[in-house]
Amino acid sequence: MTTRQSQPGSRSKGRVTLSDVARMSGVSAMTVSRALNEPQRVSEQVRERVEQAIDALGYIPNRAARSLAGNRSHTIAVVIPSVSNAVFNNVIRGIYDVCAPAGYEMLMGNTYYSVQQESSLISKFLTHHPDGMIVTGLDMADSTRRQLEAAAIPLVQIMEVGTSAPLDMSVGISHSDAGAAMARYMLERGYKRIGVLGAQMDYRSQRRIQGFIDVLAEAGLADDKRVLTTAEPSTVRLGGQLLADLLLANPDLDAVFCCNDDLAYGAIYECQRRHIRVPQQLAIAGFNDLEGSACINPSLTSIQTPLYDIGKTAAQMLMRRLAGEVLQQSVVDLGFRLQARDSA
Amino acid sequence: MTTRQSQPGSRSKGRVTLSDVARMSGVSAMTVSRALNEPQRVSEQVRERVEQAIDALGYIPNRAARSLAGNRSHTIAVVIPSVSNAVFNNVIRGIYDVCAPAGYEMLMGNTYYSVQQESSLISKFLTHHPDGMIVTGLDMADSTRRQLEAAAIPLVQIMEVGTSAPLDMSVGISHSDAGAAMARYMLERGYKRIGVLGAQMDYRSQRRIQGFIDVLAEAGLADDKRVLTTAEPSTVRLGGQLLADLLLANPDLDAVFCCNDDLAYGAIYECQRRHIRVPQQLAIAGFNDLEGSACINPSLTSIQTPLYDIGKTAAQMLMRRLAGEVLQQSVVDLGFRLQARDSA
DNA sequence: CGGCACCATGTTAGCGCTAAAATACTATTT
DNA sequence: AAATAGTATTTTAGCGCTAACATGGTGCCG
Repeated sequence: MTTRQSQPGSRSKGRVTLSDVARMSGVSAMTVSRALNEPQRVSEQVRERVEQAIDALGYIPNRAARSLAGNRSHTIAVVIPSVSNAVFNNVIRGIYDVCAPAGYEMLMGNTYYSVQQESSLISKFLTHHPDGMIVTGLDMADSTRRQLEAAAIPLVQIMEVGTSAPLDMSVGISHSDAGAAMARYMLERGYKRIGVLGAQMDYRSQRRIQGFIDVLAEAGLADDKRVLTTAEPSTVRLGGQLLADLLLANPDLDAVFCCNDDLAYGAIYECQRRHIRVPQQLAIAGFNDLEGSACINPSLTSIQTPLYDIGKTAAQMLMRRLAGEVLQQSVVDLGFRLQARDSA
Repeated sequence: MTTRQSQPGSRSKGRVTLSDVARMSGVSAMTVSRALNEPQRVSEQVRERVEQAIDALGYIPNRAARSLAGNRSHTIAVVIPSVSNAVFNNVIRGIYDVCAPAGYEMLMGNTYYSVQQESSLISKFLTHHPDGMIVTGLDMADSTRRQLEAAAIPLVQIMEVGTSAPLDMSVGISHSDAGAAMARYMLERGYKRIGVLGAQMDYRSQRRIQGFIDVLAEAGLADDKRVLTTAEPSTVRLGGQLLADLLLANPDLDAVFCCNDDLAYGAIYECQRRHIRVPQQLAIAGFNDLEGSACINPSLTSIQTPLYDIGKTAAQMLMRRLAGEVLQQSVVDLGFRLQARDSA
């Protein structure tokens, strides 16, 4: 049980540095640096000797030193509500697929749907001096807004567009339009007594539901008693519970819009337990179209959002800006698709 | 559309630094540094003046400079297969809840269940010179093993224990014991023709299945034809498909063990579509006991693993080692619990 | 064959911070 | 009042790397 450490928090010594590699390969430190970062700018033979020395010494570059000297961190900070939300996995993959090949690292953090957590996370991230940043949503604390403005780095706000102007750039969809589309679909199908379930009521869920309700209101079918929301995190269990509560107050419902698919799964399970036939007795729809939504019985009608493309586009915009380009379109709406299935 | 950048990749100037704060508050840079990192070591009045100056100037510390000067990154690297796997969310929360209060940042990355990806990810992470590292699983490439040994930082290998000695420390459960426990449970319940479904066959899934099969073999009930595995990623859809394939070759099955809950969901859905009653005609069990497993119909029998505690314990061991402590117990088995429900 | 362009490489200086040593200042003791 | 111990603060020196400039060598033109 050795201590496996060489004096943390003291002046190092003993660690292999660029100069060690330089000495071993008989060139200057600067040349080794170039061999690593711009290999095309050094001769073939030097590159080989440097590579051999790196292997022989087990050299590991020090990013802190690189960032400090280069005044550039090669890092993109990504702020999302929660990695445990399957929705963001695809977004993250999209970002990753652009950032990694471009030599950028991703610094990722969760706000857990809290504005305070978002603020402190962004403050923390700014100490890394990221070269760019991707943040979920258009709403944020004023102090955070000011910090981001002061940081003066390219910023993309993702997931939604349209509610207000972004601080810098934005990519997403209109959640109120998506909610409205689902409402119109349900009206077309002839549903009259339509309920709404919401949890984890972040701004985007609120807008989905608002868009949905506005359309119902136009048709004269809105009813506050049929809307049940909670700030609790969305879970499958909660979906069942909320549906039970909603049916207690409104036994005559013929359709329910759930503001995300997890709630919808719970609602479907609850119907199964109560022997309520979906969609014949009660139609159910979700939002996000997760992987399992096509498999559940009955398969779930949902709104498919271009998650991967949101991430990819956001990262691409960042990369272009980091390359010095000036973008004419700073707001990109990628649209959505209503995926009609058996449940509604 | 301003460029929002002050010459990236050139010598900075213009950014607010410690010395700016020092000048404004009339003390030396070192005192400001202490006011930030060891506030109890500076006088009350100095601390206040420094805080005012920081606010006034909008000073943001530079972590790269801190890491370089302090020879310590205040960062823990965490290597997991996939954030999109719900299993790891709880582990991550456990790690976070220990690291954040202790002032450590988490650097998180996915291997996507590939040894090569793991190798390159760990190499990349080592350039950050993390103060400690948490890696999933006991198996890794030899080159990676050597790199980690050379890095000489505290390391915890999580999720499984028992198959081999850890490089440094480990926390987890025995997956073969858990598989065996499930097999014994099924035998007790009188099932005779038991099938096995596996996907995303990482080492831990393999061990679960091996443990399961070994017990069946002891009872003389093992049959290779009843085991169906694939390297494809686990999805709900895949669970249904695999069950369909398995039933085609073995129409007489009376129980199926799925190596994770997602597959089990898909299997249950498939049974619903085929009007196979679970568990009367076919019993189904999963592994991990995800949130939805208690809600699905019928509720899913599964193995509950102490995910949060694995993360928490791993991080605590790391913190203690970083504080210079020598741990006598470097391998911790946190055990599991068979959660019996309606599906088996 | 001198002059110029172009490339590969080297030199110098410094990024923003903190460890360690040095110094000033304040009790407390003798 | 001098010696001692302790605390608060400053000074010095670099952490490992790269931007910017300097240099030396090569080929190519008129």
